[in-house]
Amino acid sequence: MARLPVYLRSLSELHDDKIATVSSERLAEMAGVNAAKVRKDLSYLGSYGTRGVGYDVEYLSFQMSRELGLTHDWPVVIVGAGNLGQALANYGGFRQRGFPVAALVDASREKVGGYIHGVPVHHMDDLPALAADLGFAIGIIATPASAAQEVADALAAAGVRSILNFAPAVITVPEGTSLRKVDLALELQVLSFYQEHQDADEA
Amino acid sequence: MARLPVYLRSLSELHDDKIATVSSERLAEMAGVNAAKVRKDLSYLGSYGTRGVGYDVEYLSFQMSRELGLTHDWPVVIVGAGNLGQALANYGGFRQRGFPVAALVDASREKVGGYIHGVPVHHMDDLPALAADLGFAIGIIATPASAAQEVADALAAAGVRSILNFAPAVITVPEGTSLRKVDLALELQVLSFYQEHQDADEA
DNA sequence: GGTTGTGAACAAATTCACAGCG
DNA sequence: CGCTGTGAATTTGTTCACAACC
Repeated sequence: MARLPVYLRSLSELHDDKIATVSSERLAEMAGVNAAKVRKDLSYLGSYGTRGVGYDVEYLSFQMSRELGLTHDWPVVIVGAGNLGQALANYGGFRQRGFPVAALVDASREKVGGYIHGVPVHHMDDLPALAADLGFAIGIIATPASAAQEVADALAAAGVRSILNFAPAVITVPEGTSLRKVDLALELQVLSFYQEHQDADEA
Repeated sequence: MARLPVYLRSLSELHDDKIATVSSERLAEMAGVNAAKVRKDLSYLGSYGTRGVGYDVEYLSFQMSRELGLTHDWPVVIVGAGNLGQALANYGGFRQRGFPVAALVDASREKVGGYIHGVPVHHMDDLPALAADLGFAIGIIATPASAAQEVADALAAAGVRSILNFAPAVITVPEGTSLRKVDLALELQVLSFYQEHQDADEA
């Protein structure tokens, strides 16, 4: 159900515009999908719509936030205080959407001790203590590919059950741990594939 | 075929390890997928394997790079010189994998003129001229959500046919333009959903 | 014997289309 | 009459299993 957050974002826009109810058709348009898909997806949450009318924006938002577990903040830890890690620590979108960056962690002693964009930098070895202390449930891997698996193991060992991996490497996690990945360069490679095929079609 | 880049990365690792041939089984393990899927995917490129032996790492890499359009660099332009845009400009992974950042572009005159991490910062209005000059085919949107559609339109107007959108907004592009999106906070929201459901299962 | 390439079986996701309800 | 909720139909994607080949 990776589309729920997109619906939620659309609902939030509607709410800002003081719109009280919305049809599946309108919501589909905003989310860039098919109306039937919206109804199927929402029906999975329960029967929150009213036939002939649509969905109550506020009520649906609430139910959806509850289902997504967004009724409270989820502090996150970022492992890797390099370029990407620092950038992510400074990215306002995380805090704004309920994922404050509680700590940065790095394997290099040189980077440890200070603050980056207001976020304290700790050593990898302190991960278990930090997890207990700050109670983060989500870890973000922003290290080079070579360190990714090791970091994933350390996060899992520290009790972190959700991992978002930015390193360009395939990693495995224990049963019961959720894993998602974002490979920035991979996205560009997919685009270059389409470019190449556009060009071929034109020739 | 969003899996091809993953295979390519695995092939590159094998090449570094001086391994000349690889079976679909081994490649599947490295890429974290099923062996039959690897064979299906690769057969789409052509019959490059040898029965009883496997695939020639170097030859397959070459064919795959060609198919993906990675035989030459694709310069990219990043629109939005805020936190995220600057971070992406500084992210080594792009250049390293053949996507040099040719320019940063912003709507604010204050940011225009200098260099950020060695990348020149230009004004939005210069986009068409820059496109003609630097020949970028890929644009990265790293603006706030409110500006995303406008930027997409400007990129399309400047002849950019591939867009990677980091703004948390649904945007539309003209027919013939490729669009991919990365929503960082959305990934965390999906993870929080799984967290919530893990917890529920344990209770 | 080992491994590919692929048709056939299966599973998942999407879309259609309409009954049922407000 | 309009719009939801959902079974049925369709499409898409995955996996199996094995003949063909080295």
